[in-house]
Amino acid sequence: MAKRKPTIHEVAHLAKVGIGTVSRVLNNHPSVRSETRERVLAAMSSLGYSPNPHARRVAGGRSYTVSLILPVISTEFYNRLLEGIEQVLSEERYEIALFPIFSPQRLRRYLESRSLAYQTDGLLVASQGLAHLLPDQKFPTERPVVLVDAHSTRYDSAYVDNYLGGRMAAAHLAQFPGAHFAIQMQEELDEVMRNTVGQERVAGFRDGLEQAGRKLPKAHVFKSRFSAEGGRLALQHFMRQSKPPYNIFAGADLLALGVLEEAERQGLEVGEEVRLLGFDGHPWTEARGLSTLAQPIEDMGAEAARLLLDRIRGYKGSPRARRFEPTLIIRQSTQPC
Amino acid sequence: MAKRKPTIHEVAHLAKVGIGTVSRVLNNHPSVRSETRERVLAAMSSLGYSPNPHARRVAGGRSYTVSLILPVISTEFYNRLLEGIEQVLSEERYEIALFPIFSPQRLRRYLESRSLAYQTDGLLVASQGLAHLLPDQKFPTERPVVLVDAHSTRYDSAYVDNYLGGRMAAAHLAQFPGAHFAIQMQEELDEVMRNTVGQERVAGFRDGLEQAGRKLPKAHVFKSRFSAEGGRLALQHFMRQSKPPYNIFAGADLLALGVLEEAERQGLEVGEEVRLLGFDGHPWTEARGLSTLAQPIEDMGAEAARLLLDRIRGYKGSPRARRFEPTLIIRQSTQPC
DNA sequence: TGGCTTTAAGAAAGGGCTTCCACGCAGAAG
DNA sequence: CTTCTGCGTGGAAGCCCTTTCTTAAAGCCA
Repeated sequence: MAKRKPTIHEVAHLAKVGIGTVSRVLNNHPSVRSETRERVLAAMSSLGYSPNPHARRVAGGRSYTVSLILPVISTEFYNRLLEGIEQVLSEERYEIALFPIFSPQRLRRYLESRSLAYQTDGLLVASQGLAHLLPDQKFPTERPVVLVDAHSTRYDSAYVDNYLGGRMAAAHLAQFPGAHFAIQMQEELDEVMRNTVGQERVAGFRDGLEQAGRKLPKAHVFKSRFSAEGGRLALQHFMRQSKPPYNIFAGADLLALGVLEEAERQGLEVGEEVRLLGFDGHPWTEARGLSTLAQPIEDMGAEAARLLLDRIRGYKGSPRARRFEPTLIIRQSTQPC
Repeated sequence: MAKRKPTIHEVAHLAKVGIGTVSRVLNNHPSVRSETRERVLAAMSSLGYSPNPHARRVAGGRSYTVSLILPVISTEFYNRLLEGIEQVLSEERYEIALFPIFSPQRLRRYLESRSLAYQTDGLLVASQGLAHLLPDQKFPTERPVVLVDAHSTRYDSAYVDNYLGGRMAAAHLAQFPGAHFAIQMQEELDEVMRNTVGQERVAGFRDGLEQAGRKLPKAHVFKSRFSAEGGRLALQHFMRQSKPPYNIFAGADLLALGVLEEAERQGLEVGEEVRLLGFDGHPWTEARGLSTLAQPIEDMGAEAARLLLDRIRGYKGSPRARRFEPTLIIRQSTQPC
């Protein structure tokens, strides 16, 4: 049998205070003497007490939970994003309820009904153009909504400037001799969602190259789903078209990984015959010597969480947009030592 | 301002009954006259009432929610699994809280703490060998646990016989002339999780072929991550080794899709030069004319949900295992018309 | 028709928390 | 020394339900 969890009354009794005081400690209410607070905290930890979230929700009207709607692709990206979001929210004792988008139908169900997604205090939406699927481009809720890794004029948002990233890639790769190539990621779900991240990065890359007097012919752009194997096929494709050296902007670290694998198979020297630039700045790129455009993913997530908390606490101003810029990290894949 | 949601009192008032009766209607309690029940239901829908789940949890001690822990790979599979689970649970007015495993660290956090995952009435775990990560191979909860798409002696489980699937693949493909090949899926996370699905399917295939007097040399097995592009690389690999016809067991529909794509690129005729068998039976395989071993994914999910509900309602018997078998679906990719 | 059981439904008592009101007591002001 | 402020605190009321207790009404049998 599960031993019953201790309640606020037992804590109050042990600490020799009233339940009101225990509640005030739980909610960081200022008017508790620090001596009393200590005693209450001690009682809590000695009993192994943790408040019943359901009861808090019923009593307080707040749920201390926010919903996060996110696609299930590109998992490392979302893992890091979640990390950033969670850090801010857990400091404030908020929980996260996840709503992964497995399919457009499932998404609709999340959004149409009075589903759990709306039983929370606010909504974080990590998906480009998701609002396009909704009537009036508005989420059917009165609760605050914040977009992360996406941009909109209606809601607060935190996003990375992908076009700029593409231009930065161009500025770096334009200096090298040889032709330029790009891999553009494109998932089927992306079309439904009007996700243009891949396009934006490549567009920035193309414009940047042109400004530097270089070219990116259409045939030098390989479209691929989001997988390492896609990167391998891309390099094969490029090798059929022209000779080394290749200057490749991979559009995502995972795609770049595939290029690295295939270059090794083909006996091409990375950094010389294949110059390769990823996008994301995932931790493992360091060990692989992969140059990359690092996205401040955690920062972006944290900022989105802060924007949402603001709103939950009553902030009413007009939508705020927080733009983040990637950082170029140069390693052996574009600069052999 | 959000208009306050109607409560049980308002429903009771409108239907001219007591709140107890409204509650009984909500909980399908038998002792309500059907005439009264109708009146209450009418009042509910005219007010747009829906019960506050948090209040139900506090009052009833139950949460009417189950946690589902699942990996974030192979999304179509999990989408269908979720479909099956949800169908059973929603009939019983249970909600699902999702806990996608983005990384082993995150998983640990789910499992160690008194996280939300354990604030629910039960745990559905859709992942092979996940228990291996836990001390004593036991989930740290007193609540019931059911494994789905996995097997264990400690907990109830519902799973598909992957080895048998491999043998069925062999029985079908062994009849054709030419060499045999297999694609074995293998994700990095799988190792941590000791996920052996890919291995089991290929092992069954190998044993089945041998029984039919055919062979599957080691070199004819291509290991790939789980992506369509992996299937394309696999076919390239096989083409380097031998001439048509190829009899390929793809291990998963998504891998088979890549084989189809590459066969088309290479001008190989599917059904003649490339005979191809997938695994999963996803709906889109029909349009592609792909032969496949259909898994009863939804059924398996539904059964797992039922096992869990049983336990939640107090069933105490020893662990029950529900084994499901795949079904062979023959289409043009192995039998051109 | 009387005395019994059965059934339906209202009332009330929780469930664990937040919040508000009121009270005691300290120090400041008169 | 009294009155006033204000902080710190205890406890009651309330959040929206479920569940138990109880009573009223209806059905049954002799």
